[in-house]
Amino acid sequence: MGYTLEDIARMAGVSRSTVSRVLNNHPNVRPEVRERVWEVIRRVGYQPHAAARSLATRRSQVLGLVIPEAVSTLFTDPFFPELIRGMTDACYARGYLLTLALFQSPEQGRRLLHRLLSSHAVDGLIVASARLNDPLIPRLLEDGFPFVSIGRHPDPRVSFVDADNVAGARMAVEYLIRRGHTRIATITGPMDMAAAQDRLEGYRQALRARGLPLDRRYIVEGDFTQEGGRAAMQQLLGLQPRPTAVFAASDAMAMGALKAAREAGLRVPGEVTVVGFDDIPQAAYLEPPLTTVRQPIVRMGALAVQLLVEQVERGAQPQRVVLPVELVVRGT
Amino acid sequence: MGYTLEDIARMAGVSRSTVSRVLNNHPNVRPEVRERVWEVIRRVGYQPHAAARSLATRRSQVLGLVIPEAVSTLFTDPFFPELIRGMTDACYARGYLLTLALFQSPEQGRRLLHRLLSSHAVDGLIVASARLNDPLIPRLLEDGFPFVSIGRHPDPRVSFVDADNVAGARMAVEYLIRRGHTRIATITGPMDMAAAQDRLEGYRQALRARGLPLDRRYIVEGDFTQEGGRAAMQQLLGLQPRPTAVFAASDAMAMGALKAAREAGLRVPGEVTVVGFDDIPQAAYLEPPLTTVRQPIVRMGALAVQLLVEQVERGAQPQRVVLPVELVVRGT
DNA sequence: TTGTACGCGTTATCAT
DNA sequence: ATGATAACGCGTACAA
Repeated sequence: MGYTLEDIARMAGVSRSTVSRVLNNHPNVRPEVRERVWEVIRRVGYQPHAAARSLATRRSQVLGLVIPEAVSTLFTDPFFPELIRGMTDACYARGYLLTLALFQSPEQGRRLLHRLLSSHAVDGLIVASARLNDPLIPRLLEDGFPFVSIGRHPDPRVSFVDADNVAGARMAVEYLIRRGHTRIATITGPMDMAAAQDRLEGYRQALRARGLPLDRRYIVEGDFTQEGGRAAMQQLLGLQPRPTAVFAASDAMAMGALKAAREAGLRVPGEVTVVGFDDIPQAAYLEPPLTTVRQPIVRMGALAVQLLVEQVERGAQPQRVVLPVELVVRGT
Repeated sequence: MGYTLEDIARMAGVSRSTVSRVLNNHPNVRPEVRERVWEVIRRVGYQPHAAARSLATRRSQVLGLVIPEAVSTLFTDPFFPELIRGMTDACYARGYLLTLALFQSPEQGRRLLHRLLSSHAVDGLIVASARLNDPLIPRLLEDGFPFVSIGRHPDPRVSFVDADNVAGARMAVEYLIRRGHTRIATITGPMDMAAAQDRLEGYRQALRARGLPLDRRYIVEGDFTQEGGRAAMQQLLGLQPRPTAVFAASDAMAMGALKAAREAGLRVPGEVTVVGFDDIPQAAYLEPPLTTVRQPIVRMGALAVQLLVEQVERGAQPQRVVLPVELVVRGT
């Protein structure tokens, strides 16, 4: 059941150490010997025992993906599937594995994280916790444990990769302004999330840049869900004067807003226009197809892994990366 | 940096072995000693080094989730997020971790699996490969490597957990029959998937049971996607006589079918009725809300883990579990 | 009931 | 350039 270094050594007529050197690309091995060893390794399909190697190197070659459950139920779009795809590919390319750390309660989270960290099961973590005040971050910081956040975090010591939410929102709202709208409302996400804050900021910037007034009543907080978007839209439709366009900070909320508008008997996009954020698959299939903002999710995942590995292997300093987004203009 | 068994032993005034025995619930330890040791363990938050333990026990305490990429892009519904949630909880409760094995090409899959298995990185696999003829299954069988399939597989040696797709489809179609429909068509999934076959079988059973004729033209193959459902529906709408109801084997296809019906100027559910399968979140928000079939996804994930662990730890025989589904009656 | 000693498969240090 | 040999931290016969 499985060859060991010793087996390979014997078959190649060398010592264990030499095989190990070959495996780890150490310089001091005669080329012909190196080749002979590789030959055997390939022939028998030898793979080093992960645990043994891990015990000796004090590295598990495993990264962990932390997702507080509240987050994952929030997104009905393929955010996590795509993020994970970007991450796994990047992991495998660097010889790492990716393990999951999902939890629904903070308490379960504490226990799991403690176990993960102090059993040396992972070399680093990627934290996909949208809440800015998640206690997890300060804790990891204090432990000095390597991690990268998906989504920005104010503390300068944390590495993160984020989409340019501010610019994306600005683009969306500027698009509405170009189309002649002046009474533009927004439905935000929960304001303890960085993405929600930033998308609101982009909305503000766009209005300010074009010299449009900022009406506080036109800013309604949603929760990134369809139902939340619907409720927020109902509130907006009750205002005088009624906004002619709405920037919803997520496509799910945009869908809810569309529904509310239709329920109120309004033509879309005739009497009111809605744009979203995320570019979920259904966005293109709505009536009318939704104009929205697309983030490079796969790249974000891959980049997070890259930053984390640099941190783990070379003790790299914290890095903050913001990736550009793209306005997808459709029917609305 | 982390305590070792030796440290705990010294602090508790016993030997390494005793601490180990306490940790692993071995019987022969005096209660008072046991308590004293636990005391120390709790106080310092000791966790055994995963790699060291793994090396000694020849068990990694890690399970792998295998997802050929083609599958994960197929589902825009939260199938995988929910499945994963069920799995992780079940894993943690049993002291396991869950690691991901995603790949896009069969070649990448082969390499990854080889690495995973022969490095002893995982004790078992959960295979979420929908294709019946996936070469992965025979290979694992041949290697005698423990695994459980999500979705049934014909080989009697494979353990699986599946939703009762046949019954679900039958319920959906019987519902249409009860509503008075006699010309009922179906849009199937790709026929190399068990779920697609089974849902078609359920459709057939329902018609047969009610003595309705089986018109081959009323069976059109889709691909589980919205676009595929739309194309299939267009084909169905060209038939004479036109079906008055359609059972789509997935909600995504049902959405496409609804779209095609509307594009053809048909009233839904007036002139044509559509029911789906999966109960994706949008199903409830469609106009009209979609009648569909719901599977216990979280339970399936948890059960898969349970079966796998029994197989890994106690060499349990292959088990085949089919979970009941539920008809969700809505507007259509 | 408790402790000693060896083995798990690898890396790394030190001779040669 | 190569080969012994000592860790790495834990489980477990075996001895006491």
